[in-house]
Order: sequence, then structure tokens, then C-alpha cells
Amino acid sequence: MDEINLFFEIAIDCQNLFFIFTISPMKQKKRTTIYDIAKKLNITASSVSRALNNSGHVNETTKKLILKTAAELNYKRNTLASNLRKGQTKTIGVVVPRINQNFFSNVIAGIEDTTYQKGYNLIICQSNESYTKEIKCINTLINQHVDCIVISVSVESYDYKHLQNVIEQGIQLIQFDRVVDELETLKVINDNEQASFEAVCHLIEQGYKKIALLEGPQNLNIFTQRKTGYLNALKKYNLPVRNEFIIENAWTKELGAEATRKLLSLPEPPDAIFASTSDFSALGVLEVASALSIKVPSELGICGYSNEAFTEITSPSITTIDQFSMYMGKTIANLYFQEKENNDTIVIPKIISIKPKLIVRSSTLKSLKS
Amino acid sequence: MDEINLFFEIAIDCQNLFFIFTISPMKQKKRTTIYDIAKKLNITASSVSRALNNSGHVNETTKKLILKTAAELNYKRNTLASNLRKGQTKTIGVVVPRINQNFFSNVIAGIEDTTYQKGYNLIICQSNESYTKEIKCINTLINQHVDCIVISVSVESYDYKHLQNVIEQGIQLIQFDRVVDELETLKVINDNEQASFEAVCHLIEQGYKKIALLEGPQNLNIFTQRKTGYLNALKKYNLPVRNEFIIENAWTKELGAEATRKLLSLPEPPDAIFASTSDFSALGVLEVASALSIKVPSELGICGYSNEAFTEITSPSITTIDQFSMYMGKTIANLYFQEKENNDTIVIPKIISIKPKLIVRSSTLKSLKS
DNA sequence: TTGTATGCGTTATCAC
DNA sequence: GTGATAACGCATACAA
Repeated sequence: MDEINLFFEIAIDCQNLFFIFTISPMKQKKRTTIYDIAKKLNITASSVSRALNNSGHVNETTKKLILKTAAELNYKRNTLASNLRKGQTKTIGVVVPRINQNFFSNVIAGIEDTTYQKGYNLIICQSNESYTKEIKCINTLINQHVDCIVISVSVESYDYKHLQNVIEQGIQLIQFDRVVDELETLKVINDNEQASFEAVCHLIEQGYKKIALLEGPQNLNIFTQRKTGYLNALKKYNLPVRNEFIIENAWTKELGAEATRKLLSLPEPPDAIFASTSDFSALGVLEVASALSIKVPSELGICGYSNEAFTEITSPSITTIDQFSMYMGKTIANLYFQEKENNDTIVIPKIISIKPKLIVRSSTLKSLKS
Repeated sequence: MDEINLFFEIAIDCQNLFFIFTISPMKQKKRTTIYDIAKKLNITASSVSRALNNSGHVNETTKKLILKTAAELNYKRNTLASNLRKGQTKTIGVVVPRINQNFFSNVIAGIEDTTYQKGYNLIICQSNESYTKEIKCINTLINQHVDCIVISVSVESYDYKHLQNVIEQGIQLIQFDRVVDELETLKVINDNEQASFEAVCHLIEQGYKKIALLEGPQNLNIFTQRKTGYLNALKKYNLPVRNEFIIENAWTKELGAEATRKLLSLPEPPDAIFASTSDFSALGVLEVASALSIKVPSELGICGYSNEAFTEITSPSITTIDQFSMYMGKTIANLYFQEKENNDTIVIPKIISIKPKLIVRSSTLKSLKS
């Protein structure tokens, strides 16, 4: 009965790695199927299937017997076959630029949390901000016959035939955060424009008058929206728009730092910088300011975007915008199930816009210092 | 041909949420199969299959014709059926305590990166540190017939029948980071003991003499290993082990802070704290020290674990240990493929231990200050 | 209540 | 080179 598991170890220490080699026998098993159970009990597979699924009628005693022997034989349902038969996979595909970015991993965690409760699985893909990889991800998900695809498009994506394709294949498509406006799909987004507007108003109300904007790639609508919010706020307070204060493509820490150096060396430098792209670029701003001994917030106000954990612990702490990422994930999942259940009724929510929240911290509290 | 897509929007603004309701028609599509292609070309499905898979012989011209019409009909292979037939899913299941913890999301990103290149998919589950959920995750992955399960066990898990089950079902099991030693599986781990040892030696060499340890749940071997490393270092330098300096279960920021308050109120408080559990608890230490105006590193040395991004930007920056999490993920994936290819040969690597790296930063550089 | 028959879409093994 | 056929494991409509 018991397999003898001989093994023998060789240790090799080589720089950073430490291997232990082991000789071990390979094993291959045949899984038990409903037929195996049926054969053992001298009944047919259909009865076993019914018993295991609680569907149709089946004698209570035989049912108990079936469940018992199923446990004994360590039966595990082959979801593949089941799904093929039923034409649904109870699987949701998720495509994000990067799994290990806080915002996205939080959204995924949120999705997983609610979908799990409904017995759904998640297939995760990362586009790595690449258009071609995004297409491949979408295609594998279609091939996998997922019931729904959730996506936040990559920065590179300029064409959306692959997303159109998803819809054509009858797969529910839900976009979030970075959405393609033209595409008629379910969407869960942040009200970027409003959040951005409020952030800049806050800066102005704190007494900052020359506010610079670090903007992200404008082909992503979230960044154009944030820019609009910025412009609207300036307009509201009758402040001039200075083109030299608007820096394109400053959406990493390094680019944020670079932009800051450029801004601060202007004849008339800004007195506040709104890093509308991310907290990382805000961090770049802060580091440059520190290096140049420019006092934050008294000489320079800084506002980021996303409420990354670290914004709370920098000195000074960074004012930023919380996107409720985890909640966003749950919302996406709920939207899917809601849509699924209501697909015979008529009224369904199509776009859910979550209003982000401005988190005011030290880096913009100029008024307290004066 | 074109469907008419009537829709009508109602907007409701309610506190944080902004809904737009839309009336839209539901759509259901029948996907094209190889039979559809075959029928259209007056050939059989088997030829189509051969053409699409480049397997067996098929006339070059008909092959081209097949590929062309497949594209025209927007054919997508049904991976479910294919997998069922072939008995392999090219899918890897990953179970981690939390997706949105930096270490884990990095490992996953690493896994995804390499598996993707081989055409594999990832099904992600989070155990939320719960034993029962972990079991459920494992079961769904088994049901899904994944080819491999990668897991870092939850803190709650006290029994490992479910993992044993994975092996019995003939599924490759790879443990990483938090591994169950008793289980004979592939493992990718960090050399926690060594890293911890080096960290504490570094503290001692910097002149700290009374070093406290914040330890994690000792049922997880990673934490016992880190404790052992700590003890070994003390031993090496003939420093006494003081029980009041060893605080159990201080593995969050809050618990780290609490432990620190306790430690610093001792009649003879420590002059350094090694937060062996995580950088978060180290952050708790730092915050309490700041609040109490205790100078870091001159009066108190602090060392964390994991090299979270924020450790670089606290003031002072925090000395910590890098676990090469992304690399770890790639290693896991490579290990799987290696094992898969070599399953007929005999010698295979069984445990890969990655040596973490001590990252020395300001929070422990006492010697520079004196 | 149970058994029979069929199909989900694909691939592999035969013949031809 | 191509076609017929069976099988992967399960679920269900229908008959008994």
C-alpha cells in the first residue's frame, strides 16, 4: 500500500542560491470519476451525478451511500467536464497592467473576496502596460470561456478590437478605472475630475497661487479627467493657466523628481505641485524638495493621488486622494452578479462612479504654518 | 446585421456613489466551433483540428483555407474541451494569505511573468489567513484540475491533510515562504535563519548590546527560524538572552507599537529592536520612538524585515531584509517547468533556498553617529 | 426513484 | 492527406 519514498539529498551552495537535490520517484494517479462510484455501488453514473448535485430525485439511503463512497474514494468533481457540459465556467478573468501595484492588487483582493463567496474563480493576467500582451491575455481568457472579463486597460492600448471581441463572444465585459469611454460596457470608475478639482481647490484655499500639475499619459482618460479638474479649479478661482507649469508624462517617482527639478528652476517657480498621476511621483517631488532644502508645506505644497500607505509616514505626510480600491473591487464583483441576475429585466446600472476622497495631510497645510 | 443598441440613462447621485442606469438589450451568442468551420468548407472537423493545431498531415492549401475561415468566423478554441480531452489544463493555482500584501503580490507577479511565456494561466485564491478558506481554495483548485498548486500557508493552518490531498490527486505541489517542513514537496524558501542572524550580528557590530526581538506566530516556521537566527547571533557574541526582550506575536504595525511601548518602559530598556516579523511592525517601533522623542539610531536601533518600499523613505530610513520576492516567483515557476520536463529523469532540485539580503540603512547606523 | 441516451467541443487513433 | 469514430467526465431530458 504505502509507497516507499526513497530520497537522497545533495547540497550545493552557490552564491545567493542554495539547492538541495533530491532523488524521488514520480507518481501518476488516475482520478476517480462518477463512473467509478457508480460501478462500485452497482448503479448508474446519472444517479451518482444527481446525488452529488442535489438535483432531481434520488433515494435518501442510496444518496447517503453515494456520498460516503465518494468520500472514501476521494472523489473530486472534474469542473472542466462539468463546465463544458453546462456551458459556464464560474470563472472571471481579470486583466490589469501590474498585479503588484497597490491599487490593482487591492481591487483584485476586493473582487476575489466577493466572487469567492459565490463560488467563482479568478484568472489573473497582467498586461505589463503592453498592448500586445493585453491582447494575448484577452484571447486566452476568451479561450478559457470565462463568464466575465474585468479589465483596466494598459497605457499602450490604442485600439480596442480585442475588447469588442469579448463582447461579441457573449462574455460580460467590465471596465474599471482606466476605461475606454467609447466602449459600451459596464464600468466602475472614480470621479477623477471631481477629486482633482477638489484637491486643487484645497491647495488654492490654503493660499497656494502658483500650482503646477504633473500629468500622466493623456491617452488614458483618467489623466485627462484629472487635468480637467485641475483646470476647472484654476478657472473657478480666476487663476491663470501657465503652460510651463504643466508637465507631461510625470507618472513615476523618477519622472516626478525630474519634473520637480525643472519646475523649481523656473524664473518664477510654482508654490505647489499637484502630482495628479500617483503618490509615487508626489514622493519624487518631496524628495527633490528635501534635497533642495525647500520647506514643505510652507514654501511648497504637495498633493499626490491614490493614498498609498507610505503617504502617511513621509515627513511631512502627503495630502492625497483615496480611491477606495478594495471597495472598488467589491463593487465590480457585485455589479457582475447583479447584471447576471437581472439579465431578463430591463433596468441595470451601467456605470458606477465612486467618488474618491481627499485626504488632507501636512504637505498642503500652509495656512497652519502662517 | 447590426443590432440596434437602444439605451437610456438615469442618473442618481447618492452620497459617495454615482449610478447611471441604462436600459440595454441582453445578448447571447453561440460561439463558432470547429464543426462550423468544417461544415462551411465541406470537410470534417478532424481536418480542421489538425490544421489549427499543426498536428498530423493536412494539405497546405486547405490548411490556409481553414485558417482563413477560422479568422473570418472569429473562431476561438474552447480550451475547456481541449483540456478535458488532453487531460491537462496548463493552469497553475496560487494560494496566498493575502493578494494585496506586497510580498505576495510580487511573488505572484513573478510567477505570472514566467508562466505566461509558457502559455500557462494562473488561478489566484486568497486564504485570508483562514484555515477553512484555505481548504476550500485547495479544493476548488483540485476540481479545476490545475496542473500545479503553489501555496504559502495561512497562519491558522494546523493540519495539512488538504495539502496531502493535492499530492494524492497527482497535482504538483510547490510550497513557498511559509512552508510545512514535514510535507515532502517542492519548496522555495528564504534562508530566514541566516538573514536574521546577519541582521542581529549587524546590530551588535554597530554597538547595540541590548537587542529586543519582535517575533511572529511561532507555528509558522519562518518565524521560528528568524528567532533561531536571533538567538544564534546573541550566542556568537556571548550576549545574554533576556526573556523580557522577546515579544510574542508582534507582527502588525499596531502590535509592534504596543510591544515597543512595553519594551521602552522596562527598568532596563533595549537599545535596539529587531522587528523580525515585518517592516510594518518596525514602522510601529519607529513611530513610538518618534512620539517618545527617542533618537533613532543613536538611542535605539531598528531593523525590519521584507524591504517594503516605504522603509526607504521613513526618517530615518529603516534597515531591513530584502527577500527578492519577484525573483522568488520566477524561481517557483521555473522550478515547476523544470520538474515537469525532468519527470522521467531522476535528479531534481527539491528545495531552493534564496538567501535574503540585509539592506543597511540609517536606522541602525549607530557607529556613524558616535 | 432510477436508468438510458445524448451532447458539450476537442483531439487521438484508426482506417482509407 | 483525409474522414470516421471514440473518448475525456459530466449533466440532463426522457423513458421506464
